[in-house]
Amino acid sequence: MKSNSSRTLLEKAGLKYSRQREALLDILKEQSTPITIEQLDDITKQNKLSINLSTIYRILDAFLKHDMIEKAFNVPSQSYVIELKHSHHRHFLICLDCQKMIPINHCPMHDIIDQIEKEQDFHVSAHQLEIHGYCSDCIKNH
Amino acid sequence: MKSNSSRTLLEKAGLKYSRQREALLDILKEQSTPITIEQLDDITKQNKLSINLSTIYRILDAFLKHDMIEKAFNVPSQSYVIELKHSHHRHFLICLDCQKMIPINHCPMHDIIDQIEKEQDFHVSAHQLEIHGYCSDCIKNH
DNA sequence: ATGCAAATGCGAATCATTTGCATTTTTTTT
DNA sequence: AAAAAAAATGCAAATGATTCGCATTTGCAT
Repeated sequence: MKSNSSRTLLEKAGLKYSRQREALLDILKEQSTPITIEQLDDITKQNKLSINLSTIYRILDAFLKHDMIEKAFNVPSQSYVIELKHSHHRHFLICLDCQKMIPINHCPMHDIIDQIEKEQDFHVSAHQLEIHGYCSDCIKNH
Repeated sequence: MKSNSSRTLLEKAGLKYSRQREALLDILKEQSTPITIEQLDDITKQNKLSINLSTIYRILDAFLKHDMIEKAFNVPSQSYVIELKHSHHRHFLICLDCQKMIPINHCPMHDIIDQIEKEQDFHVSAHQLEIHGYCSDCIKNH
């Protein structure tokens, strides 16, 4: 069952259980694209879970430290846009008009990173890629 | 001479001249890597240019709108990290330890973007790429 | 030089995020 | 299973980056 596996996830990550942590984790699991804190807060309110905003921040910090989520990328005036860490990480095409996020099936960076590590004396541990433009729906409105 | 060409740059971009705009533009030209608002503010203070912080924000917004600078990428708790728009845009390797930014000579995204535009129905107008890891100096300290 | 539109400086407002502390919940000990 | 200890939460206030309103100043055309 759902709640049980969130408990397990917390345990595996070395975090203690709490109603609030479980609830946030459950919500994060349902998302197909990254989500802002504001959206997260809205969802908890809709679900009448009532989790204090500072608690949300604190829990997400804990999730970050324990590698359960990652900051997907940054949006102006909001530094938290997060998603559960997926086994294979993803990148998104982001529509400048409707803000829709379309995942790219396959991360194109591996070869590039191999090459960089060879050429430059630098050890790559992560990367962030965003591609901005206009989705098929929004191209029409121009 | 320097001040003259900043005037020209402003004109070309369709922006009026002002002492403050010229000064900021001159400072931006000197940078080899992107710079935060805070750094920019510090430099103006050191140079005794005294430009009000809100004015700096307003000028940078204007520069952004007129395509003279671009947000290089985002740093937690600071949404402005900017650089002059270069004819060829650049990406950086960013050291997680010392924060050093090492430019990548050549943007590896062109082919990838061509492919994405073909495969997905999406018109790409920009992209952002950051690569994080440890530079040669900092690898040693581990 | 004069007048006007646009830009700046200043202080106050706003908004996301963080912090201190009292209270509650979870875990440990007995 | 109750009591004690540890950790997490809620709340309200603090902080820090960014924005805004408005009075003043500046750049520029006449």
